[in-house]
Amino acid sequence: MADVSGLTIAAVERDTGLSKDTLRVWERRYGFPKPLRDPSGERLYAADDVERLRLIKRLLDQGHRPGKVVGTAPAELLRLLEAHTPRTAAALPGSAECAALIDLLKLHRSDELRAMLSQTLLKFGLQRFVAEIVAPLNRHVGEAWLRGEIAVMEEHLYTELIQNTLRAAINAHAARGTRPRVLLTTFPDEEHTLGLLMAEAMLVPEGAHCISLGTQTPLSDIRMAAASGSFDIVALSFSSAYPVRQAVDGLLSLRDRLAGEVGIWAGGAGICGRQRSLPGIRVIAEIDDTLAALRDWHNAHLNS
Amino acid sequence: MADVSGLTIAAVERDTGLSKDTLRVWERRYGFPKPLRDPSGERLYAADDVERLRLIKRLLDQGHRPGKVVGTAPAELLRLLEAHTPRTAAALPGSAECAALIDLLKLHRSDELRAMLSQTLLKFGLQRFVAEIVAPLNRHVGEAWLRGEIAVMEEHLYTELIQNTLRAAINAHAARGTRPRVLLTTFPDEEHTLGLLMAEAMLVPEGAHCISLGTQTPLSDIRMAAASGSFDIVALSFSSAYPVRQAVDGLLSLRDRLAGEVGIWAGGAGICGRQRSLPGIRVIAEIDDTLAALRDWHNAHLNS
DNA sequence: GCCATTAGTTTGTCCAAGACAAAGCGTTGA
DNA sequence: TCAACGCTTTGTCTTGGACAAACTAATGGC
Repeated sequence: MADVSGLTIAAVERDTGLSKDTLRVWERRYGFPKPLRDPSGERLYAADDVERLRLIKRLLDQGHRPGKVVGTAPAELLRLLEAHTPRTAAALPGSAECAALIDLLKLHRSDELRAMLSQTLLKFGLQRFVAEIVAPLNRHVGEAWLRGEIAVMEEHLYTELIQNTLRAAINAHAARGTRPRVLLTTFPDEEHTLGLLMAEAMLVPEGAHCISLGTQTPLSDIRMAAASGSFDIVALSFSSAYPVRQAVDGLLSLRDRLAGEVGIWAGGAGICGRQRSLPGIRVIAEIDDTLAALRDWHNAHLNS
Repeated sequence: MADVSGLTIAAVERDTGLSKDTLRVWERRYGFPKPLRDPSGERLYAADDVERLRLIKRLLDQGHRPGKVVGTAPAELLRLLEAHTPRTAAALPGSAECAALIDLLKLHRSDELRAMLSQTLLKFGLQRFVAEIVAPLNRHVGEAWLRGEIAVMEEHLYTELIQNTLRAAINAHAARGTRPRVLLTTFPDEEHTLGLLMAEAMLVPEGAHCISLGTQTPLSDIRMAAASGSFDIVALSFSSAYPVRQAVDGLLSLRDRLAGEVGIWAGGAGICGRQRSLPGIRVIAEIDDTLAALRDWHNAHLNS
């Protein structure tokens, strides 16, 4: 069955994180992507092209320059990706569990998957579960998805089951009145919720008092919430799909409008390595760093 | 303190949720907002205008039309917001708990709110908790939000806490190999997850074997998932914000492409009352009807 | 009286090409 | 080693026109 209809430019923006303006200017400058047009002249992107755009996005995030990679054939792109990721499939503590979980996911054995997640959580404890199981799993699933080894259904199922597991664990805690008070959320257009839940799962066992607003809170509401709730820290999460520029702008603007004694933490693949351009903001490069950041906060507030 | 610098159009988009295109076309058509320009001709929006835009956005969400409210003075806008009529508060079972929960929400007592949700869940049982507490609460929160009585933060917090509670309850069940096998998800552009969780929470205690893909699964992937997983039922949820036309089209298209023995259930405010135009699809008008639908399915499959 | 069509209006998104600022890169000089 | 400079790349903003999708209002059965 030939899929006659392609994706609109808005859909591609949503799926790749590349702005409409960027997509149009790339077409003009580099000749790619060159979408078909519908009867009224609007762009229709082929699924293959979107796939390739995702590869390109990946390379840009790794530091490649658009002029070099937009317009390069997919095979070469893959080679570049491989070249840059001498990822150690090393024997990390939970890599056996990881592999087993991925296998279950690909077989759609959702019952066993859920059971094994719960079991692994009990075995490792919440924090190590997040750092040593969920974080690597996220990476694996994300990469497998880029390589087309994982279907949409599997990716959705994965997110859903992890979410159930983490939320159940978080909900079981009942910290009260402890410090610091942490407000967790994401900016608008950032709908990935897993990073947020992972952060919360790292913080809650330490006695931090977390209040999560879920995803997509407008900037002004974040400001209002932070001010009204006497929070010590506002924590934001950014996935790799989130436009870096937008993230940095938003964070600086938030830093500007928020009282100085309120800390701002920013984490996730979409913001990692940007500490330089974010004065007054604590960038959390890896999920483990959450604990380091928390320790720093405690050290800085021993007297109070 | 004269604020020389205004907000860029990108910042306003982030803060208000109105797209750059929309902001420019409003300026052209209605003469508002009329931002200053920086030396290179780029728009700089005044803080007051952004505030007014946020008011306008609220009114649009209530159903007002742009032509009527963009260009109207702030005082008049506030009057319109006030004028929005409050609904009746009927005395249903569990309404005492509802009121108490709403009060806690407005006070931002998130700890107590979570505790009371867990407690109420235990008292009522999962199914009655969903039907008699969560469903009315949803309605109340939704209406209060339209009236401006509830801040964005409170609405987000509410969704987040309910989600934690429901997912913890769902995750605690461990049904295996039972029937029917139900696939739950929503169409793309439908990001409301609560309806889906409520349905799952109604079904799981009955021994139904639920697999949820979360929100926003493309139609073709729903079809593939349904076919590959030997499901008995595909359940879709539609919030009131979802365009009816799109829902009906999508459902009929899905019905067309799916094997006849696979049932399709459609529920939520966005689709209720449309049974007539949806042959071959079970429309679930109220959350309680989920159980009736399940009973019907069992009756029709006694022999197998 | 109640739906279903149809026609008319409103409204958001898309397009084009040009312009330019911000960021990256490379060179020079202290 | 690092600061300052110019050159190149790259993403965002601009304008005005166009049009499809959504909404409203009017019309025509049953």
